[in-house]
Amino acid sequence: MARATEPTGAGAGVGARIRALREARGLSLSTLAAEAGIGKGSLSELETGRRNPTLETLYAVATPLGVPLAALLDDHDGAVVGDEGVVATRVRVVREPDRTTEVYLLRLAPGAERVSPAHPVGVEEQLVVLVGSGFVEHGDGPVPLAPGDHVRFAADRPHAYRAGPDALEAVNVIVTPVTSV
Amino acid sequence: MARATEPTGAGAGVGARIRALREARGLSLSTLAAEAGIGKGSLSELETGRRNPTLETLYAVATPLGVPLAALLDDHDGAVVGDEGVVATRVRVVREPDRTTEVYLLRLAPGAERVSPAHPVGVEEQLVVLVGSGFVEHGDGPVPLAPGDHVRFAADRPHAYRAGPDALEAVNVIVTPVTSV
DNA sequence: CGGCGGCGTTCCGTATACAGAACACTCTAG
DNA sequence: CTAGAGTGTTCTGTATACGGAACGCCGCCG
Repeated sequence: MARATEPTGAGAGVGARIRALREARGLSLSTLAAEAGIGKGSLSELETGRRNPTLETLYAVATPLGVPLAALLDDHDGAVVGDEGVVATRVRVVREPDRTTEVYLLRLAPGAERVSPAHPVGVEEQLVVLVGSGFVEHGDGPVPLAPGDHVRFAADRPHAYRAGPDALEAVNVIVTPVTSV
Repeated sequence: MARATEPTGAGAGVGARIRALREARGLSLSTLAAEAGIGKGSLSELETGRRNPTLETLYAVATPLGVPLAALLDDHDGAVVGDEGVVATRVRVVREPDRTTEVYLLRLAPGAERVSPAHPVGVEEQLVVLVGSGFVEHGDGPVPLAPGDHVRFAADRPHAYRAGPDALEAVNVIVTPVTSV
């Protein structure tokens, strides 16, 4: 367990995010602490990453900031996937009787590749490229990707995303019929 | 502050979610605790809502479950924007020298409408519909929207999204050249 | 029947997150 | 220059989250 006096890995990121949000709103540490109903000392140490906050504390802080708690975590690991240099954050899942829709934020380091085995029949993927360049492969040879591009394809075959010389970032929407898990 | 022996409001939901995920994977409490590297007593009390877990503990549990921490949090509001029945959560912002790319998760209540004034010239929007139906208007008359649909248009004219009889949920990607804000 | 290995819960002592007080520092006013 | 009100930090005692050790309960096997 990390010592209280040195920044906790996870806590550090959260703390920085809170401080950024607070300052963006022009709030002082004392006022935010008061609005959140927590001690200002607690908030100070929380922001500087010297605390490992409680769920209750996190909610207390997120509320007056007007953001969902998830925004503070901004996970980015969520650790859904982690081949070398690949981070996929699941941003949203919608379960309906006849299908499940998932939204991922996909980030590939320069040259990194994310290979997916074939999904069940009927699964469809869409990709909107945010930053960088690369290729997507889904059977008919590699398709080049540039910022702003949109690709849609059936994912019931093996497919892969590959980043170019720059990091590639994209939104990935996956629609799975029926339902699993 | 809540007593340790009675379920915490927030903690209760998280605990239930963890238990559900664990059982869905057929894991025993002891094994999950071991994989997470936490005491099984801690996990037990966490799942039954009798603990107010620490960020570190939450991460420890989320990781072997293979879900992002945000998935444990039921949160899902975010409310960055809110005309009547409209919620837009900004999920990601990428600032580059020559453009800014923003990703929103858009949710419109049944019949609700989100009207945007014209953005600066060169701004482009894309929409991927996750759930529900509706219309997008961007000059050339209303375009119908169905789950899985993708629309791209120049946003330098006034435009609007309107939900049909069901709630409409979509990913909205906005690319703004130069840089603003 | 007793023993054994699994389960989840409750109990314990220790480490630590908490609220609040005391503190150092920077401004502005008088 | 001093007083005051603001900032964010560090300190202190108490409540509690933590890991780990009982504990009770079940199903299996000898």
